[in-house]
Amino acid sequence: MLIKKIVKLIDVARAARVDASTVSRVLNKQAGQRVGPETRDRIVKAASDLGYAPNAMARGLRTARTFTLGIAVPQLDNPVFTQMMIGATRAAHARGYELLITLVEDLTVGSGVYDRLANAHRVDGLLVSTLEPDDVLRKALEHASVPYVVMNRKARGIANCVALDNFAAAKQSTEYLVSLGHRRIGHLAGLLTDYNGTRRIAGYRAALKAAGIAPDPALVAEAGYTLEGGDRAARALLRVTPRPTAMLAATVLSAAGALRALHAERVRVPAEMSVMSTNDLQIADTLHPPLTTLRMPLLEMGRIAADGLIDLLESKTRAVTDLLHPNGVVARESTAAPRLG
Amino acid sequence: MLIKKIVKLIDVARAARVDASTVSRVLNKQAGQRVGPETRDRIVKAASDLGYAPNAMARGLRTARTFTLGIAVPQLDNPVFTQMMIGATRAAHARGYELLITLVEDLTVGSGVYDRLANAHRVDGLLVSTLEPDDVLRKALEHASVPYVVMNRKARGIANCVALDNFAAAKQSTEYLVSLGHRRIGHLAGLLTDYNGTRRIAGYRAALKAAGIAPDPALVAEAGYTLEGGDRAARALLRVTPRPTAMLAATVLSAAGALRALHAERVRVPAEMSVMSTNDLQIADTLHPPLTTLRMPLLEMGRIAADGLIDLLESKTRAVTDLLHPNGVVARESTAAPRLG
DNA sequence: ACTTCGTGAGCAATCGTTTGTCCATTGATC
DNA sequence: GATCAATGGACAAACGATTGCTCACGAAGT
Repeated sequence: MLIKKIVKLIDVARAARVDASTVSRVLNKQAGQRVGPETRDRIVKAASDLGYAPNAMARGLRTARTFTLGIAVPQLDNPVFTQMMIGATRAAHARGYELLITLVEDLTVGSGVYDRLANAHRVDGLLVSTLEPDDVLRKALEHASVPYVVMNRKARGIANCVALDNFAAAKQSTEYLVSLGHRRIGHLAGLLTDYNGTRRIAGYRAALKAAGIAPDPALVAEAGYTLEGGDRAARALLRVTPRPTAMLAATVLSAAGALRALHAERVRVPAEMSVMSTNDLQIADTLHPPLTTLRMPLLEMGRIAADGLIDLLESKTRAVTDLLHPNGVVARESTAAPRLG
Repeated sequence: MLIKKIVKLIDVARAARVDASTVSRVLNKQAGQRVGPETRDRIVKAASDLGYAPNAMARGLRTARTFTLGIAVPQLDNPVFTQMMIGATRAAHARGYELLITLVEDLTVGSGVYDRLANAHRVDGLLVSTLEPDDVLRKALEHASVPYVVMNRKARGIANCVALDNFAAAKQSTEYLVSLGHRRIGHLAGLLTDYNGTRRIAGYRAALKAAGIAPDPALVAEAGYTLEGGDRAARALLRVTPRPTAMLAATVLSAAGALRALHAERVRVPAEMSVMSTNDLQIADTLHPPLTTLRMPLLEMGRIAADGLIDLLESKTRAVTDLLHPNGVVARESTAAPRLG
């Protein structure tokens, strides 16, 4: 394996016959440049000829800035998180930052996970989207030595949060089902008590009320965000009488579980049961029938969180807080008008 | 946002009333320690009392080791890559390394992508799994200033590669279909010319020959690794006469595309057509019918690549090269014996 | 003609660790 | 009792870049 010789600032300085400090000033294009144009050209040329790349460690030590963001996610095999990561990665790279990834798989670890990056001066800031309850997260982050932005929820006691408007999401989804003619609409809720779950339930109820439909508590079943949870919750809803004619899932994976249960129970979709869910992920196209979804700005959330964090770091803003709106229903084949009578 | 005061080595040294160098030696548990036990205890206690964490930048500058690995992947919304990433992340964290992620989405950029991390002394090594052709990749990496390991293929001219044994994978899958009684087996190939694609085709042919079946070139259709590709290729195979009774896909996504095409063409699965694919990803359970797959050690590949790279960095080995074997067929409901007659 | 000012560029300190070298103390050896 | 070795720990020099300060020089003002 051929190892290339690393070019240092001093090498460039020698080649341009100037002091290293001058090279530094030129390459960093500082405000008060105070460097002659011909000297500048000589330096720029030397740097590019030699292929100079500044040593991030040395620079980081001196400036206490790493141009690296930490991103903590609980799962990598869940497209919801990877979409956010894609958005965050693109935004970070576009602004010259790198992304250090940390999997927070074990919630019992709690704190320490964030410190490892932050207190070691490895990252300038943290992007956090994990599964801990608000208070645990707050406690874990209160010892962080860097700014952070929490993604995918509004956490109490945490200033910088970028979340999806799941109230609007559930409301618009429910409205869509109502517009197709459905009156008994089941909800495969995520978690009954967390931020996103409660917002969704509220949105679902609001849409029902607006349509003059009395919400039936029996039609809300907790499914979590897994295939098995969706399967179980869908079976529970099938046993409710009168049986609902449509189901609204919190996420694609639980909707897939519901579809599996419906196939197993020989309930035809969409003839006998319409199914739709939040989050327009690729998997929606692979399901049978292809799943109607509400498109949510997941990439955008990652992008905004990363951009906001960088703004925070560069003192371009004091706080990052955003609630992102749904991008409309993507009608596929899993929804239809309910069968008459 | 409360910002915690950062504790430095010198703070620990003062608290323990010793020199910073002594603290450093104690905390790094060097071979020739030469530090008295009571001094050692005092230092260890002071460090933990103060919550000392070494500054990664300073350490990196001094030692020219960052304890960070770069990982380059082309997509984050493809479970094949995220599985590898999960394995790599776990292995790296277990050995005290961090992972810096880079999305290589634009292949035309070519080189420069790797240099950004390596030449800037940001990473000690690179884990690479991108979509460039071998020669482009080799060219891009030949200027890398750090060791690297290529994942998911054997690239010509690159010493350190960890790949899956796709010859064995296709062979075992085909054997499984043959064992169910199939004689006309279509292959939704990935790419006809790349490493994995050619290995698969060879394995498929080998299994057919071993079963005394003459390979029919018309039964091999290039599908790539996408939903649409699988859809198109499956439709092509349906037009072949005599029609195959089974299809073997290179990956789950193209198999999903095939299932979609088969539903659209009202071909019953598995009654009229068996479908199976390589890579046992969660999506297999969401398809209808649930997809029979061959389990491949994707996590393991990430783990082995990361562990191998770290071994390389720590001079525990001279080369990393591995070919990982399939972990058996996961029979679900998309395969069955062919219809008689 | 002499001071003053501005400009361009070099000098040197610094960021927090690590690590080679050196010094002091102690105990052991003859 | 003097020499010597071994031990424990401090000193100081790096690592490569950034940045406040100084300085030399020439032009401009009195």
